[in-house]
Amino acid sequence: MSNFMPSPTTYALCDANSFYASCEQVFRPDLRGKPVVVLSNNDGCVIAQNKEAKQKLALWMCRPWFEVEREARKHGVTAFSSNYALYADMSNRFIATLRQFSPVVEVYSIDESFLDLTGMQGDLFALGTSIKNTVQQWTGLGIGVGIGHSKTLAKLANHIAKRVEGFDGVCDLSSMPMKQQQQLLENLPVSCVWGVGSRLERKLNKLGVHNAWRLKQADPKRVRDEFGVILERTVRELNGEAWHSVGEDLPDAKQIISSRSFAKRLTDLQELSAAVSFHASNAALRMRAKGLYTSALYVSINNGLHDQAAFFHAGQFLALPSPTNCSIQLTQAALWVLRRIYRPGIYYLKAGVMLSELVSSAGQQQDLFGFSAPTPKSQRLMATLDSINQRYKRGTIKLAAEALGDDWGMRRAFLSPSYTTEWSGLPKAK
DNA sequence: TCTGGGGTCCTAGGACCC
DNA sequence: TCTGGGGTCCTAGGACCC
Repeated sequence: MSNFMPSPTTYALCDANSFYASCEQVFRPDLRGKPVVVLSNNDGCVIAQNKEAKQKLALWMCRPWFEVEREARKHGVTAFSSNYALYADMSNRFIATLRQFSPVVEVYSIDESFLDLTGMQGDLFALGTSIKNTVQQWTGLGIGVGIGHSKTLAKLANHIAKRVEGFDGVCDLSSMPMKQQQQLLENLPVSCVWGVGSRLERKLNKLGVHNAWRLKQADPKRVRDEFGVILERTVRELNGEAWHSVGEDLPDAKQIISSRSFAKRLTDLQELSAAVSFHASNAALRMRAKGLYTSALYVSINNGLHDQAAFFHAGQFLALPSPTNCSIQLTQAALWVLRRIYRPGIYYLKAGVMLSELVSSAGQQQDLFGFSAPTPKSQRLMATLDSINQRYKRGTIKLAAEALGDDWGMRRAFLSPSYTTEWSGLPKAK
């Protein structure tokens, strides 16, 4: 509890409306005003819906696509497989636009960023409106802007901006009279507050706390005793104390996971090896992008939770003798673990690799078993591999182990072209 | 018969977020 | 047939140490 910042702060939260669906629509003007959904990896579940789709299919978020597809087609819904290359690129444009408005932008997720507006003079509501309009003009994305004295309040303001009648995508709680705030917050279920999920909502309801205003009025010390320090901080943040600051230099990641379900079941060790190799390389690539090294790796394989056969899960940690960022070493280590946990006769659905105990520099010691810290030579090799894959396309160069089976890849039946990241995907002029 | 008390590390599980 | 993937933080309890 040492990081409470006593000086008055003002933060804005900007997030894109139905981000994935909007990205798809930006390049398909013919779909404007029509229902669009985006599916998870493997075309498994609905993970994004635009406004029009929400009206027709209100409760379809996270439902398996195979269950709702017929109904969706009947309503003229267009479905897309996830196209993360496109979303990442649109996200970068969005963030670049936000940087015009504040020197401090904290990227919170692919479609959400906090801006530090502390000390800015003038009408913040007007500033919020300007941010919203500029993003619309420069990227084609619709966004909501919420402003408040803490991150929790900025989040809540954002919720109001997007969902409460009378707000057109911008809400500034920092300058709103308390009377009006009370009216607004009394009409928001307590689960609208950042940090209050379904479990906490149920517990709070039992104690008579049903709306956001009531939670704001709660005694922080009692909340701490009953619920712990996290909710106590939330209550304080609702009252304008900034316990979480907005900053660019986030602490390093603590773990990196790459895992995914297969398009079809695998039983064969060789095919599983291809998948595990991919995840080891993929996780290592993302780790190098953050400038980190790992000294522990975890490999897991499992069949499905919904299977007739009993749920099978196997996973094992391997402590590495010294921190590394080398794809080759990590892939070898991952395959070594895989061979130990693999059991024949199981219809595997998913595999994953987790890198944990991340550190910011390579180890020095050489160990006895031939596993050495990265050499300058291996560092150059990794840098070359990354730059080629970045320049051309991910997966242009990969380790041989990945190529031994290619049956495990994702189903992506409704993939849009990569409009912004590949020449072949550029929209054609009419 | 008496059965301390403080500290650390690790793990599992719970809750939340996008 | 088909049910996402990737993270964080906190707490409690056990093992172990002095």
